[in-house]
Amino acid sequence: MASLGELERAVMDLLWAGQEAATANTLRDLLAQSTKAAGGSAGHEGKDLAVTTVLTVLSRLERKGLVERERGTRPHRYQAVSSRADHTAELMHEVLGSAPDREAVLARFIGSVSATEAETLRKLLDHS
Amino acid sequence: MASLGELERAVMDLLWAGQEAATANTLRDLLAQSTKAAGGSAGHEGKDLAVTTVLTVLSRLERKGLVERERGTRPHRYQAVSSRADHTAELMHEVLGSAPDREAVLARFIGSVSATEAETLRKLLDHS
DNA sequence: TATTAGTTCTACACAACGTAGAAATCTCTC
DNA sequence: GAGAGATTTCTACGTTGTGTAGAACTAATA
Repeated sequence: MASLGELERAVMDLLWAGQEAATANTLRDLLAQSTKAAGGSAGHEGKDLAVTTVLTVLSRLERKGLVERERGTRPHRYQAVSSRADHTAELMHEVLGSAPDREAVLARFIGSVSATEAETLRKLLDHS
Repeated sequence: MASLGELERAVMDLLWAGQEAATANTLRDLLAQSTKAAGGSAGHEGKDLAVTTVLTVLSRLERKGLVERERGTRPHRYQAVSSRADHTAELMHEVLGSAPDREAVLARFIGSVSATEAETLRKLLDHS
């Protein structure tokens, strides 16, 4: 239940970036623009997708519980259920999972964290 | 490059559990036994797989860089490249990834950690 | 060198994902 | 209220990853 496809991720990134709920059309446009200017070969190149494609993806994301839609208004409006940070943190917990060696995993995890980030973590732990 | 299939995971679990390198036949036997006694519906039920099936899976795991094989000996012997803890920690880093909001993610992550685990983390951080 | 254990090749079914046309539905305007 | 256009749902196809294993090939041994 973890990983997303490339297009699914691109859509989620847009939903996470914008604060407002977006329509399929808006998203299609944004997808077309994204990384179109700079020739950067990053992720989903700015293809011109059909709206139905975007809608299909949105439905799948809804089924997965990542996206929520307002069915009331006519152009349905979509938004992410939780913030990217929340979602990612959840994923991390999922990966950490119910391993029989959670502590060992955490040890390795902490071990390969930058010094500044370790500092951040220390501060965060003080608050709990 | 992250998630494993059910059978792939079952094989990795066996490789991670045993300290010695194992042959495909051994693994097939272990897979047959695993969760066969208790009627537990956990993961891959103890089916009797063909050895070729196990070999295919092992090849794929090798291609993914998770498994290493000694080609010298005739029944090739397989072993995990890194420990389960290492692998899981790596996965966590992968999930955390190069998000533009690493700190926010870490904050959420820490926020939803049990008290005892938070304590563990504090200790781990002191050593770095 | 024939037999046999072990490995590689090839293949098929099934699910997830990218992609989109066709068909159904809604809304607005005349 | 009927037609036109926008929007959504249904259906579908190609690709890739995974579970599964037979067929063909290779190596070791009697």
